[in-house]
Amino acid sequence: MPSSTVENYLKNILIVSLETKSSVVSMGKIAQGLSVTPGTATTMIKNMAADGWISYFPRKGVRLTRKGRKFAMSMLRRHRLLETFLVETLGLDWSEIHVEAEELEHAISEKVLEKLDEFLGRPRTDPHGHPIPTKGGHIYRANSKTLFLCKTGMKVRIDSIIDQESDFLRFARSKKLIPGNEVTIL
Amino acid sequence: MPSSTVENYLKNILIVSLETKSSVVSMGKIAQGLSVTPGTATTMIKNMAADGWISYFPRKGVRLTRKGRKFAMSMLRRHRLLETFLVETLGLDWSEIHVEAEELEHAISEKVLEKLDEFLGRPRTDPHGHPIPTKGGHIYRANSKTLFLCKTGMKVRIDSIIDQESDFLRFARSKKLIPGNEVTIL
DNA sequence: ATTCAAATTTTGAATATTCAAAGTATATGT
DNA sequence: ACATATACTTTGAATATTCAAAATTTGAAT
Repeated sequence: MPSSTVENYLKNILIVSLETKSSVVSMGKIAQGLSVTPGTATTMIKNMAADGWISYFPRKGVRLTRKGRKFAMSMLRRHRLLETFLVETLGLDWSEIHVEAEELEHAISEKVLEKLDEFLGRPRTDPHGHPIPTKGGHIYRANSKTLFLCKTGMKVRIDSIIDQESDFLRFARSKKLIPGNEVTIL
Repeated sequence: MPSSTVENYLKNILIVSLETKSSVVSMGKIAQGLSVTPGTATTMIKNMAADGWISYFPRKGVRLTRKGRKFAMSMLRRHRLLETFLVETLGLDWSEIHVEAEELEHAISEKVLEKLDEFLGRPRTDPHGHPIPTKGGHIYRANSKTLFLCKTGMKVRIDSIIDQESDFLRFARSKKLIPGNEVTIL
């Protein structure tokens, strides 16, 4: 089993790789995503490559192996199910769940996670609108555009919100920018 | 904030000290309770004393300071509320919740814990019958006897079960030895 | 008093993770 | 082609936690 540091690296590599739609993730992005110095990321990545979680291409970046991708998916599943639980069941604020789930995702076992999934009624997406990977590691790929690609005057439906920063999420909600809602670009 | 290793030491010291009704806990008991070698416990205890969690009396043992006791109580509260949640809400088996709660108790924040407490209806005791410390760090002291002090023929009510070992708990439940039930000593 | 066993402490070493700072490679603009 | 900025890697050192094995202290029994 990986340490929770390794779990964090795996999850972040997967997320960046989904966001950029590129299987190779640069060292810079990894260091930035985990808030460590570049040297730290390099050291860590080498250990992870030695343990078979990723393939490491010096000065190019990193790609998840099958084993690494499977585990990273399970981390994402944990994270998103926990976020759903924190909002739906405990009534925490949308803007504060990310940080809480980041901690809990390392501590929850497969057994408890399954019970939680059942209790929540096997939700498809989390409160941000992101798809929750299945137990088997599959993920529903939304074919949505980024806001950057939308033109003024277009009428669009919000699929999901990528930025997890509390202040931004609070702002977004106050403006009714919530997954599912329709808006017009100004 | 203490590391989760320190959290474990604190919780164990408190539990032993409640069980033995003695505020000083020996190094041997600590090493045993945490499954580390005696040398490891000594090293760790010295660091903890330097950080003000405990008072350390060489070759005598250790006593929680006010600060240490307060934190240890909060750990016990986390543990017991989580056990309650795992049984009541998720329907996990009585015998498997201890291990799960041991992990989750380090990851759950005060904020989430409060919401959980509210969601559960502010329970007084956990599924084993042990009292759940209040937010303020108070604990309801049961004036119950250990089985060892009960005589043959006595009719008694089970208040709580101390042994947390899965196999034993499964056995106990199969014989209807559950907190609240009345039994006669044979 | 002396010896012995049990409990405790010390010592030296290993692991995983991190950083700062210095060095090296790559890509870009002129 | 060359200088420079950016990205990446290496190095050396620090932290927290752990162990095994050796040394010491204590208390009990003779």
